[in-house]
Amino acid sequence: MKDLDIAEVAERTGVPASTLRFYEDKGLIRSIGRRGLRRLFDPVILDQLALIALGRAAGFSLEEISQMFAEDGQPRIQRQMLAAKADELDATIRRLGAMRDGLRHAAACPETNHMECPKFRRLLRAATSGVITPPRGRAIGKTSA
Amino acid sequence: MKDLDIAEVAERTGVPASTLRFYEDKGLIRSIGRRGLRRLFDPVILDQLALIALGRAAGFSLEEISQMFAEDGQPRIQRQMLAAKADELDATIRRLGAMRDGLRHAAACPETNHMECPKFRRLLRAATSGVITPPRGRAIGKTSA
DNA sequence: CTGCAAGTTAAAGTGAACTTGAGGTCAAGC
DNA sequence: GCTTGACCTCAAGTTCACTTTAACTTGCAG
Repeated sequence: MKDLDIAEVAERTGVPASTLRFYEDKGLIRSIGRRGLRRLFDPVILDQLALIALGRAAGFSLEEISQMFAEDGQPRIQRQMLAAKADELDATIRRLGAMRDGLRHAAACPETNHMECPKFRRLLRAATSGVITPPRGRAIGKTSA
Repeated sequence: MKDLDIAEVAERTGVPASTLRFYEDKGLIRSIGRRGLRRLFDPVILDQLALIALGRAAGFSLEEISQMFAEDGQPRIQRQMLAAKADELDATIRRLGAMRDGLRHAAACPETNHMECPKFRRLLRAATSGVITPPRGRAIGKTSA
């Protein structure tokens, strides 16, 4: 496949050109050359950006993502860290599941004051166990196609 | 139960006093009075803060949380929106599950370049379907202790 | 009464992840 | 060969969720 112009990458991935430049600056991605001033990208960038989007959607910071998917061959520290990330995700998934159940129930429950509904309180307790300080920042989960 | 001083709320919930003031400013919580200058909180605040922490951990913004629960204290709004949030969470959970499987596999797979591993690519495809623009902000998932 | 730790406010600062803007370059089409 | 517009760089701005700081007030212990 032919090399891609930044606009083409942007169009195909939905990632704005400004973000692509920002990512390159941060070392998350690399352009493989220039035509004049203009960046050229290897088509592989499309997969890489999908991976980055996925990582972001999973709640990882750009810093973490760049450590997880460093293409400049960090050998083995990676596997251990990948497994740790997976465990972390597992915990997150469980809490999210509890939250979902709580919301689902709150949507269905006739009780006006959910705090007085024993089922809701039970779900809440289950969901909150282990939740102390959710890291600050913006929300995840709005992957609006 | 007796009304709570800000330090007591902070201690019992792990939420710093500065954050409690910030939340009150934003209208997420309310102090029920003052002793001199000092805020007094109803013990109900403990449950409310658990709910807020949960919402944050689930990836909702403070804005969203304040819409879901806590206009006048108790969680009660459109059941339809709660159900929608639950569906949203469900989608997030599925993607996170795929991500976790991908990481798990990457940690175990002997392939040096994961992009060339068919299994990884398959997991990636599954995980990325529907992922376009994760909302910006910091990472979730680090609910340490 | 005095001292002071623990509260108070308003405003500024932080960090992550981008976006926007000003001013510049250059390959291509006319 | 000149205009155009998509691209470039670099700096500054924005949003979210807080935290920090500076200056001030109070309840209570001694």
